[in-house]
Amino acid sequence: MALALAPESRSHDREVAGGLAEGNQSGGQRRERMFEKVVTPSDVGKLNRLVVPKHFAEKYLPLPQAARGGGNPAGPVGTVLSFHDTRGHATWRFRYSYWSSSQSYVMTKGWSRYVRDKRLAAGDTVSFCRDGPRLFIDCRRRRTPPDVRVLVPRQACLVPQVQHLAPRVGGVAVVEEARGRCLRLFGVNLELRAEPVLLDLQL
Amino acid sequence: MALALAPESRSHDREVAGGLAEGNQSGGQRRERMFEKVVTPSDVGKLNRLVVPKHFAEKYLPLPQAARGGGNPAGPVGTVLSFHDTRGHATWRFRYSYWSSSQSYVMTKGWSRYVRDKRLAAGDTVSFCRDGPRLFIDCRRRRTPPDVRVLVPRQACLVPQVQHLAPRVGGVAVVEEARGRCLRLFGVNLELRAEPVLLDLQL
DNA sequence: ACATCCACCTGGGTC
DNA sequence: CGACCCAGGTGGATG
Repeated sequence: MALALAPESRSHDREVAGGLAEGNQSGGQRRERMFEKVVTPSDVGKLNRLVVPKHFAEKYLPLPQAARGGGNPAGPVGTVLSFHDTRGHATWRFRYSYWSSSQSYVMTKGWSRYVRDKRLAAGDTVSFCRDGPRLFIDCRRRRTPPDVRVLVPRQACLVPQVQHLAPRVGGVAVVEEARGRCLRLFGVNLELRAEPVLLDLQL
Repeated sequence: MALALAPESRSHDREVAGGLAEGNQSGGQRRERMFEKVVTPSDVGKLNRLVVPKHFAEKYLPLPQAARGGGNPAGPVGTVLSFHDTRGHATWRFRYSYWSSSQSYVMTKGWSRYVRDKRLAAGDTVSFCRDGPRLFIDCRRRRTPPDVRVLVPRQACLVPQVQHLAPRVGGVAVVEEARGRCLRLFGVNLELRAEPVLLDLQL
């Protein structure tokens, strides 16, 4: 059963020359591509946020509201952005904020729902387009399996003491989290190369 | 090395029939028990707050001030409650608030000091009483070690494949979190029965 | 620098 | 299965 370590390399985002999309849209306007990002394990994991590369954020997205003082004592900071789904009719609303602690632009509230509904996994690509004032979002699956490959330590999965740590643990206690094609095992994020792996793991 | 499974069952809080405490107090009035809670790891951890089960909060505690408008534009919401220490002469003041986002009642400011001073650990019980208008707080250690006992699967800790899944894994990767008497191992929350266990685990 | 506090957020479990 | 709790989180403000 082959797994692969989640790659952590950079350059997962790229800008697309501002040309036309494949066809004109119902609005009759030209849909301009803005940017894409190959999502990281964190982007699709428990952090429930998408980090927008700073240069894209500052080039294409409105400056998120940050001021809390004055007339905005309550209420979360940030801006809500609405994106049309390129392939459907849904509208995705994400809170868009600047996190000064990490100096980064992030989509927060609403993002995890998109990840779940689209079954986004690390390595997939999310792309953002614009058609005049309208914003669009789309995503696609990764093309190739990850580079690094390891074997799941089968013994570890089967250590009998682990199995009766708790009844609900059973044979899957070591699998702490499984979402999409990602799997957390012994504190290490893994990506599945193929679906049948799930069966091997007795999930 | 004996560990014990952290119980995951509900009913960690319980109401005590509104009878007398063991003896009359200095005030001469009858001390009425209100409710107890077996504190969770979060209640004694870094979140610095105690979640008060909603049904108890609404039955026994005053409605925390939530209105922010008017003369209180920016300050924190909530009410300060003062509790007499059943065993001592101290008075514990906690900010008591309602968090609308999570629909929950919480003790915040001041709570972490109580946890530290009393050395509260997950599984201990904190109890709240009332004597007329006076509020009292007390706590006690968990009585028994948890029912289920297991040996830490030593093999599992040493499975060599696990060790070089990632360099930072080493011998302790399987211990994902350790705080106080709580430990997370293989996705299972464990509570330590004794301190020396930490050494055995090579933490 | 650091711990604490504050309001907001979400997933899992339960009813 | 929808609604609701609540345990476990977050970034940011504060002192």
